[in-house]
Amino acid sequence: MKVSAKPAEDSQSENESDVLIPTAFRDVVGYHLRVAQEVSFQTFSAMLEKSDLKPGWYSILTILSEYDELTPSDLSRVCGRDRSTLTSTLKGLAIRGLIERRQNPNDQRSYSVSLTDEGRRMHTRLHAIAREHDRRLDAIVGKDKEVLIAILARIVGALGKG
Amino acid sequence: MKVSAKPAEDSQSENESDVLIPTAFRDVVGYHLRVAQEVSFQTFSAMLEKSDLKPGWYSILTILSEYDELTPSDLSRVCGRDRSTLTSTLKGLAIRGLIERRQNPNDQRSYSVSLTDEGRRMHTRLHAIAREHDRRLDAIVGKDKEVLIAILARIVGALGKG
DNA sequence: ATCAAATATTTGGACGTCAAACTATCTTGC
DNA sequence: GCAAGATAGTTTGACGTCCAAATATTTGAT
Repeated sequence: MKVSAKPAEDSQSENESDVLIPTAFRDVVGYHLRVAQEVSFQTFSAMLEKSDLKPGWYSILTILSEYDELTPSDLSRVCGRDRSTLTSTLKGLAIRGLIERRQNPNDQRSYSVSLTDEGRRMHTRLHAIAREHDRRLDAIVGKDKEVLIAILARIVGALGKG
Repeated sequence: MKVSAKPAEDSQSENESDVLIPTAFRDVVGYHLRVAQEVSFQTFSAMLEKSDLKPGWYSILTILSEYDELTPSDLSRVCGRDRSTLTSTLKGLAIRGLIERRQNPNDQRSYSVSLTDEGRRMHTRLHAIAREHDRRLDAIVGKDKEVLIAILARIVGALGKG
């Protein structure tokens, strides 16, 4: 403990003393955005802890359950990640039999991925947990939800295409 | 291109066609949180691109400029990262002469880090860029800034100590 | 018909994150 | 005193992310 510049720690310093925010960050949107995102993601991860599910699978499986059949490149566009990022995740999903790769007959460079039945089951399980997490966030955010999402979308829209 | 379930792409599909959100994520706070945070961070990174500065340095240098002298463990508490995360960053900062390590005379295991003059200069440069980014975010968020920060802080508070 | 340009995917390197294992050192209890 | 447990810091391994470079394949142009 004993952070030099910090005032003497009063009783039960363990309780929430860790939430001290550097004053330079107190009014910085980017900082709060990051911290909130991290805690949200880590909470979700923790909820998946005991299962054999990985947080990174969820978005892929969900998108696949909506689109039915996508190439890795399209998948990367939809989920907003670099193509190279997906390679290892797709490999893992394929190994576990959750997705199927199918060669594109018109283009030997390309293939498409789609959920297997097992993949659909897995997605259902993940989705249940994700919804639980959503409900938790919704409860915290409360009536401000629409405002929050609108602001976040505005940030993405304004910065997104850099 | 050609995302199967997507309507035919009209002219200049590059422009912003990528902003299609999977319907399953449309009302999910965690999703928007993540996307917004990512785009914010990447914008900041891009602003640092041409300099010899790393985004990861900024928070460390800033905290150090406030606290003057901290052990790695304290630093990890203040910035909310695992201790092991800091090891390599501190090494890099030390190599570049931006921080100084000083042995704790009372405990051979421990040392403290503090900014060198060069580190202070570097922090000033980084801070200027960070403030530019902040202003950009503030402009986007507008009058909702306080609400936004309040909501984000609420999320951190509620989920944080999980 | 061939060769250059565009496209699809993978690979490799850099960074950031955590958790768990490990070393060294300090503190405590007996 | 000394062994046991706590604490400081590092290392390692798994994951996730990006970008740039390499590979394969197709398309287009001459």
